[in-house]
Amino acid sequence: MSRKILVTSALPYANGPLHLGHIIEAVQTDIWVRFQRMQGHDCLYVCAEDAHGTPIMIKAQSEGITPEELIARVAGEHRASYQGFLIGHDHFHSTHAAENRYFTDLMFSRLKEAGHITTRNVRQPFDEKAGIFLPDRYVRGTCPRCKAVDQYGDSCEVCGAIYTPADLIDPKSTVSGTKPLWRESEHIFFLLSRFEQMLREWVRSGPLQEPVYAKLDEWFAAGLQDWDISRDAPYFGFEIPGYPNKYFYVWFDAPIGYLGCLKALCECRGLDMHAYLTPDSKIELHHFIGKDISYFHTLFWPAVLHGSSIRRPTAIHVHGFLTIDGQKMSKSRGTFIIAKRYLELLPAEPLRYYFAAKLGPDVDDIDLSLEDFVARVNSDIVGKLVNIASRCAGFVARSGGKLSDTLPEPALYAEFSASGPRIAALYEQLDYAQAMREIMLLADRANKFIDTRKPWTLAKDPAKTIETLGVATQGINFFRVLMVYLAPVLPDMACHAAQFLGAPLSRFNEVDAPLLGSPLATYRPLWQRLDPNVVNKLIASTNTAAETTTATAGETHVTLDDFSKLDLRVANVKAAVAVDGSDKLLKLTLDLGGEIRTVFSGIRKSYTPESVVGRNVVMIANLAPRKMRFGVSEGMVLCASGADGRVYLLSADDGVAGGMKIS
RNA sequence: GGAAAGGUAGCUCAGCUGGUUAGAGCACGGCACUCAUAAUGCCGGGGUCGAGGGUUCGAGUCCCUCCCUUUCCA
Repeated sequence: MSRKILVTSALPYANGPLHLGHIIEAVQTDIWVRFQRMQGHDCLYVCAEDAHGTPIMIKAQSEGITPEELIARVAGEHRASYQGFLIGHDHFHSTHAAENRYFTDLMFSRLKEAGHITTRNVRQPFDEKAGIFLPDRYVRGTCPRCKAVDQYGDSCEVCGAIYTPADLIDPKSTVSGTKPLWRESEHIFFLLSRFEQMLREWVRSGPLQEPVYAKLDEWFAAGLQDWDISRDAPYFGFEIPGYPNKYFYVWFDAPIGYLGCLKALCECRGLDMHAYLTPDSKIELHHFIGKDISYFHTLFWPAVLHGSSIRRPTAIHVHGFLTIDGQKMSKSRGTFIIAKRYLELLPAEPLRYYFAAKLGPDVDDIDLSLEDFVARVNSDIVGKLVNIASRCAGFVARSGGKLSDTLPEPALYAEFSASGPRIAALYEQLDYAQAMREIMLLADRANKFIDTRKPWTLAKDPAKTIETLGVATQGINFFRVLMVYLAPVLPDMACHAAQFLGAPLSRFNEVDAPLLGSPLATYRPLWQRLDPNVVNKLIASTNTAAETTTATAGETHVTLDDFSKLDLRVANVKAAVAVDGSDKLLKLTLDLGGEIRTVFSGIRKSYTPESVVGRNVVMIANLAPRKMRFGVSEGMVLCASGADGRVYLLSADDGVAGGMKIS
């Protein structure tokens, strides 16, 4: 039976570029949406810019532009990044839009009518120089507990203490640097505690993963507090009707942006919006979010919806954070990878596949290990999957270019197509990692089948041309089945594969019957291997890329101070040996004017051990030592790298000696 | 401070309600094959399952303590 589904992923905040953390969520959502469509369901996917709030106002100010200009520019960047990663939103809107104002006003007035709104005075830090009230994170000072300096106004990163800006010693506004004053003003509150029973009943319908549910339970136990949903002018957002100079807090109208976007989409396509929103709607509503914002989506959001007589979500799907090589994304560590930068270097689909191979139904963090990324994608997609088509296509072409009319082993084909429902179930429950594992297991079986049948031997016997074609046809059909199963993850590749096969790859049930008797297009390579040298640039280059986004103007510069952090030295290569167990590494013994260092360097493809001994090279002497499988590398030798994958050692003019400092 | 998740082969991860010699992929070693983007197939080495206690006939799997990593706290 066909389902109707509305899907969202979290709204990206419009004050900075998308990074791979945003992308993994979008990919998780997009795969699910494409999968649903391949099951024949009616599935809409909406998202929007989260455009309001103090950070946007301040950032716009610092750039000397209006908030509207800022969010328009950032929205353009976000759209481009999403498109680059093949995220197929049906509509991408903004919370700063008429449709969102409509819902925000509507829902607030309904909440108010129903008596779910109250007002109360609040004391808040106020920056007199800038003329604005300050969010907690815009006040910094010394932690009252551990005395660590320069901590945020809500918690201490050093000792973990939780407090308010009022507790800080020597507080300062990060906007003007002045000491904040304390001012009282009237705020508007949503009476969340009235919804506890409703929420308890709602979670019984199973909209949450177990750990998220447990967290919610914890919040119940602590007691639900009223939620402050207003901010004083000046504030970039929607003014609250009937409360001059009061604005809706950004977190009030942000989730409403899901509905605003739906409204815009429905108007554009002539769809019945109310069918999606009535309290008894049979249409499913699924939100995909990161675990950091589960609070807003599991407590406030269903409560606000219910209080406004709008349907509640069917499910909230929470994922963990993305780490890079086991570390959290951090600008200073160079692991903050921006979506745009990734796309400059690499195609989207390898990462989509890698994310799929690691995404499960739980809230665990997901690690992007660059080395594993290259190995996994190259061996799974090229070595196993593409190889099936690649090794069979030639036999078909040499036998007339048409598939045979029967399969030599129909029962084996039936096993492949019978895997569809199980793999579909895994997609449905968001266990993509398991789905990828099952698909690759099938790819292994397909390669084994070809190996067993040895079409290259059959092809030598003119009497067995039909048998040869049969084996190749069966191989091509295995490829087709696998490609259908992977189409939600690799839509572009599926598109090219469909051209090759001369048959669509758009529904899971297309593989119920094999493809027989039809012509194949000329085989063209469907995928390019990842080059580890390029992948490594993701990290090497992001330092500067990240800087540009924090800098106001967007120019890439480092200060002399930044540069002087590097201890660059001339080093004389005393000895070099190829590392056993690696095809890339040379183990170098370097002399820095008396000090001997061991460095593992990935230059073996371009240099033999003999050719580097005696050379003077450039090294970073204060690079953090890195433990490798073969020993500890105590620095790095600098090379230029060409597009051909070769690397070129740098050397100095005659007269230099090991240990000389380079500046 | 409170809470949650994780810590299993060199790397990335599976291991359901406790049960035979702890698995996969990649990497590594050997062999085979040559259709295929040096791809594929077969065989093999490699883990005291974070540490220490406990429950049990039996624990990676349950309980306690500790250590490490990550995250959340309106």
